[in-house]
Amino acid sequence: MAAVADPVVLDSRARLIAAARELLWRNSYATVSVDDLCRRAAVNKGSFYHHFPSKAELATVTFDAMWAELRTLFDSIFSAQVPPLERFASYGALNERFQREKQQEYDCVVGCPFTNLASEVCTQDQALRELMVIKHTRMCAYFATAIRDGQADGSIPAGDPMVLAQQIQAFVTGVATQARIVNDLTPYVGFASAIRRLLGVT
Amino acid sequence: MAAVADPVVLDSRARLIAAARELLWRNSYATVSVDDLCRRAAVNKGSFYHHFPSKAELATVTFDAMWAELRTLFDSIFSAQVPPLERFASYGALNERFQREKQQEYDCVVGCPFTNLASEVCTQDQALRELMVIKHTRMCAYFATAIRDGQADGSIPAGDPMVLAQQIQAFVTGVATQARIVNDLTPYVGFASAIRRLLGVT
DNA sequence: ATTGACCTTGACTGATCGGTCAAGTAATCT
DNA sequence: AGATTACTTGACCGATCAGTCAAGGTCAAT
Repeated sequence: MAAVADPVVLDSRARLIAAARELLWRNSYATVSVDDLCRRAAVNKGSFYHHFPSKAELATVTFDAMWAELRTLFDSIFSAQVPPLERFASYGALNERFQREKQQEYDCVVGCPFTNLASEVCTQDQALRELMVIKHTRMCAYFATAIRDGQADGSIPAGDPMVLAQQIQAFVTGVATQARIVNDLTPYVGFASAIRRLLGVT
Repeated sequence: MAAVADPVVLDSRARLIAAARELLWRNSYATVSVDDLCRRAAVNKGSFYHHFPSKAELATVTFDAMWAELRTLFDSIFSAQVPPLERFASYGALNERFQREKQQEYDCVVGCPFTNLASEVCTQDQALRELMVIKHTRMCAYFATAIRDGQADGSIPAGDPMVLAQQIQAFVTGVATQARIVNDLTPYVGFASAIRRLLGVT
């Protein structure tokens, strides 16, 4: 068991994950084929199925990795050290910046990859669907905590934190989806102030 | 040219459209095959391509028909006879009722079929994408008009009507998508009040 | 030097994809 | 009645799909 760094091993597996990230930004899950992924990763099909039992499993691993990266970002944005309303402000700014960066990178607005994948496969692949529900729940947890903190210090008016959190989540992903559909970032105009309004802050 | 009602013609074509509606509620565009549609409509493949030049064209016609039905509903809900805030209230109620009905009909939460299709095909099928953008724009027009009316009579505070309209659209479709993903209607809790908050109504 | 675990290769499978087509039937028009 | 148009039939096409597999290469440990 070569635990540490057989570079070849890590490489082709990692290349497949990287290919999945790239291709799943633009296209839908169904239209990205295993052959596409292999081609992009410069890996043979046999190797694909050596590393991953199925296309769905690669998607799972890829999205887990994406979430792991985002987590550290969110942990700092939603740090208890930061005033609650500021957390939402920088979260909103992060969203806008993220979409702008990806737009330059891929020449199209990508939206929220989690939401995109989830709404596509939720009726056919239960495992992938549950994975996406978990991400959704965890995102809401950041929101709900910040809302509770804001209600405690008086910066956010009363209201069920979980309900509010889900509404913000719905709005954020909704804006991302609209932006992807119209392939334009105008839905982000007034984004931060809309989040504040949803929170009941005047 | 038999303009009026050859029942057989109307039937198989109409059956295909009905089949498309049914199958596209639950599944994604890519996973519904032409064979599936033909099977469900009890029509042969040759007949399919007699009536429609492509799968995408059937989708186009189907969604046009859906929109035409919805339009009459929206025209009455957003009638200038109704106070602006009431329009949004009944629009919200319509959304909830709609999702509840479809959930019973299909044993799953279907979300917004326009948004589902749009986010799936927007990077691959330009014609379908533009069709969806048009629906999106038209929906926003209802909102913007109501907002302008509300600002005129003082029931809705100042703010760019088009921006507000797009935010409401994003929120409504976002909630629908979340509900579809978690296959549950809880995202609709507090729906109407969240819309009012987005409008800035306190 | 040999073993054995790990990884790669690329041809292969059977199913399914969107779409075509020639032939036949039914209804309409003149 | 005969011609024309509208529609249906079901076999068929090449491409592509997710996934398999036997064979061979690579490398660390022995």
